[in-house]
Amino acid sequence: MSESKADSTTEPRWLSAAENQAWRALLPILELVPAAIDAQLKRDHGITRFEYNVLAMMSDSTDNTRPMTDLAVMTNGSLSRLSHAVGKLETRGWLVRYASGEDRRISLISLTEEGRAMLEKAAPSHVGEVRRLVFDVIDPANLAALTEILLPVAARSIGDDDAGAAEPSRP
Amino acid sequence: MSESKADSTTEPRWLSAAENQAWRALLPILELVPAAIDAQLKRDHGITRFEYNVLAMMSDSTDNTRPMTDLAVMTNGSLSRLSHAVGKLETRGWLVRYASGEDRRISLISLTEEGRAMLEKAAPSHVGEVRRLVFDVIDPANLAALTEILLPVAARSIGDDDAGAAEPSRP
DNA sequence: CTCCGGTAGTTGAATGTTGAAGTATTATTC
DNA sequence: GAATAATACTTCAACATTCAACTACCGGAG
Repeated sequence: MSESKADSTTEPRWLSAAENQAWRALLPILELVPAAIDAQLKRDHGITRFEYNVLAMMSDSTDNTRPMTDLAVMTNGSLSRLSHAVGKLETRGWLVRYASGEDRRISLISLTEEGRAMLEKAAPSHVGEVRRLVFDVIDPANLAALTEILLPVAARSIGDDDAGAAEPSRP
Repeated sequence: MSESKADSTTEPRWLSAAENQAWRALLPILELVPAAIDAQLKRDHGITRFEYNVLAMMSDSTDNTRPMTDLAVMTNGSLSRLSHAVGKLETRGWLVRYASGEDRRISLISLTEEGRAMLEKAAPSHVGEVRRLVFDVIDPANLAALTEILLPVAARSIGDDDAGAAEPSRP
């Protein structure tokens, strides 16, 4: 990894003043909002934000049943991370895991009644924390604009993004 | 503007439709942008995003020297997290740690030449990743609006926010 | 001066996350 | 129809983070 000077073609391209200001606002949010949500969920309900999202995504599916890979996409987590989390949630009785009959590689996850009850118990305080951290300090008139601005960023991070396809694809 | 008169009965105060849309955009960003930045820094330079920010904050100080507590505030991290991180950065030779003469409880951190070199080596690709993830997909005309909307959220998470100080403690 | 509370930071155990390697099953190619 | 590749996870070891002690030091009260 040797680099000494800016390449004429791949120069560093520092952030503009406006970008810098935006980044200085976004950086603490990226650091602290997840941390605060995690702390609240762990303190009040003994689960992580990721585990909460797993339960929430499960309860969103109509039949309460999803393959691991679907869940991984829905929760924006790696399969490994999800596998660990599901293992823990299963021992707590909130999820069950069983092999699909059609394709035995597939682990189907199902939300139990206890899991749904847990989610419904945790949801109000979680929403309260999200509201306290985020929506209490955003003027409702700005919500649509914020969403418009953030959606492409979300799409880019997720990777289902046209410009992202400009990156060399793996053969 | 913000009032939480909601009685302690089952009054969850769900998110409005507009809030829900904003949250659905923000949630993957909170999950994936830090993860992507972490992955890039670790892959290309063997450091975490937090360690990068420690080095960056150190290089911002004019005399390259800061007490732990200052650094913790600047990096939005706990003292414990910072202590572990500084320990690692010190063994790599990028920081040094020494007791203050005036108050021996205080650990003063100083950025070494190697530390500065490391930061300067890592900075371009880090900025590149930030640009790729965030600023490449934001219309520059929207940057000021985004900053305006996000600044109060950042202030609330950091806690230097008057309404945040009125938080009731739950037994 | 001595005790005592508060401050600054460190340490250690427990837990969560990651990335690589491993297992089991299915699909494809020859 | 065997060999090979690809898929869908699971597991393991290394590492990061948290929370709760714990140490060291300072400032004041008596």
